[in-house]
Amino acid sequence: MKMSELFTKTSKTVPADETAKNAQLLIKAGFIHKEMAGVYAYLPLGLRVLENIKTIVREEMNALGGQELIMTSLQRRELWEKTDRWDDAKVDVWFKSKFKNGTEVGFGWSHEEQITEMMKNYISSYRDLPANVYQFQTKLRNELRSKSGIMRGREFVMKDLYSYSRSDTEHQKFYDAVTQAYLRVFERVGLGDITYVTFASGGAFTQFSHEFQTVSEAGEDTIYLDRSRKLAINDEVYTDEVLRQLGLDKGKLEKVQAAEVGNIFSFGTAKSEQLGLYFTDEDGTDKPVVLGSYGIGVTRLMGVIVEHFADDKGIVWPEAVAPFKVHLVRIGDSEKVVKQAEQLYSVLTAAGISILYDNRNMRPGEMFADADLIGSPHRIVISDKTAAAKTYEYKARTSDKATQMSESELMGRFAK
RNA sequence: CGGGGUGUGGCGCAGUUGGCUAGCGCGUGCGGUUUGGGACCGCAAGGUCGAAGGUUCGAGUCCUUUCACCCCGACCA
Repeated sequence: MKMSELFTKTSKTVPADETAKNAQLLIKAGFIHKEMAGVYAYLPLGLRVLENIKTIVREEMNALGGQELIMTSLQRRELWEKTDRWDDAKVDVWFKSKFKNGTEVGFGWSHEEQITEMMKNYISSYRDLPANVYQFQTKLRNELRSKSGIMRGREFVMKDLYSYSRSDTEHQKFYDAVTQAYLRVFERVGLGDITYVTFASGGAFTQFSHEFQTVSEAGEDTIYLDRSRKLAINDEVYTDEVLRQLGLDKGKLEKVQAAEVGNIFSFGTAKSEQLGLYFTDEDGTDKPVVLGSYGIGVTRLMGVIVEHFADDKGIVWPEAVAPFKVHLVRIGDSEKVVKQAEQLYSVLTAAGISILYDNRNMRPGEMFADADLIGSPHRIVISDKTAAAKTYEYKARTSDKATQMSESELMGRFAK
């Protein structure tokens, strides 16, 4: 994409009321637009990052046998009453409204009930199981207070996966597979080293659920981590009894702030029984389906990535999620320079390497500052110097040093 | 929801004890000089001061109500 065609602009200042680093940088660089407290729009650059993250998550979910669908945002009241979660006293994040005829509806803050109810139409025999479905949905939650930029909004994108299994054994196998898939997701987006499987409250259904916590000062959770075992335990279940149970040595645990980027739950059969989701097993008896639910906060993940990698010059995107792989800066507009830049632009584009081409002919300092702020991993500069020498100036976003290289050397940087 | 704070051109801010045509920087447009880390000069456009009501000869400044936003806390199956 050519920067002259990008409608967003970078800014030197940030809105004074935005204190979260992730939102400040993303707004400054033109990735997001704040609509209201905790509600952000994703602009072209931001959307590209979001889609990159979604692609990674989607690949991993599909590899698990997940089937993608998309549920509705408007939800029926009666469904939530069946599981006693319609009452504001029980669930305090509801947004609710009414049809013209007075029928009360809720805006989806979660979709377990809805999906499970729907699956009753398709699950009746053991032959229909297992079934695993997932979606990317915009969740709406009436948080008392939103904060931390896009890490805790009232409207956010979540990937939620639901598993329907015949037995605890079958469920557990899938649950473990999801755990591995999640770890791959976090590895692929660049947070593998600092993301820990964390024991957390299992709610009403099991003793523990598992969270995926990324170490981050901007996170809201306190966890105790055992680096050697790559495990952690959430403050909410941190007791001597639990430590003993998990075989964790209190002395080796490190207390840190972390952001919950994923959470997986086993529901057993309780919810199926509430909602009436049964299947007929091989022996002819009816049994409740075993349920699991698995979430990844996609937009939050984007915020955590920004928080973690950013430096004093701006955002630093890991290659896998960067809006563009290459940021091409063209200094000057002599015929030779323009020609060299345009040519590289088409070569890279043809090679399927996403590139943001700064063809605005502004002062170099300004273009460099924008390149740093936007944070693409690779920067290439073309100027009279390079045009004369038939070389390219290359610099990684994470490095201070630029080097001159030939076209073949340069292309080697982007070899698949 | 409790406590604290803030609303003035697109963004960041200033605006004395109420007083003249509401300023400044950034950004934007035009002209010119510039061109390897956010250049400079000149000209110009752009706000009725969150909203409603009130006090006053006179309100961005005072009063009432209200809306929004931010921070801390509580909350977050």
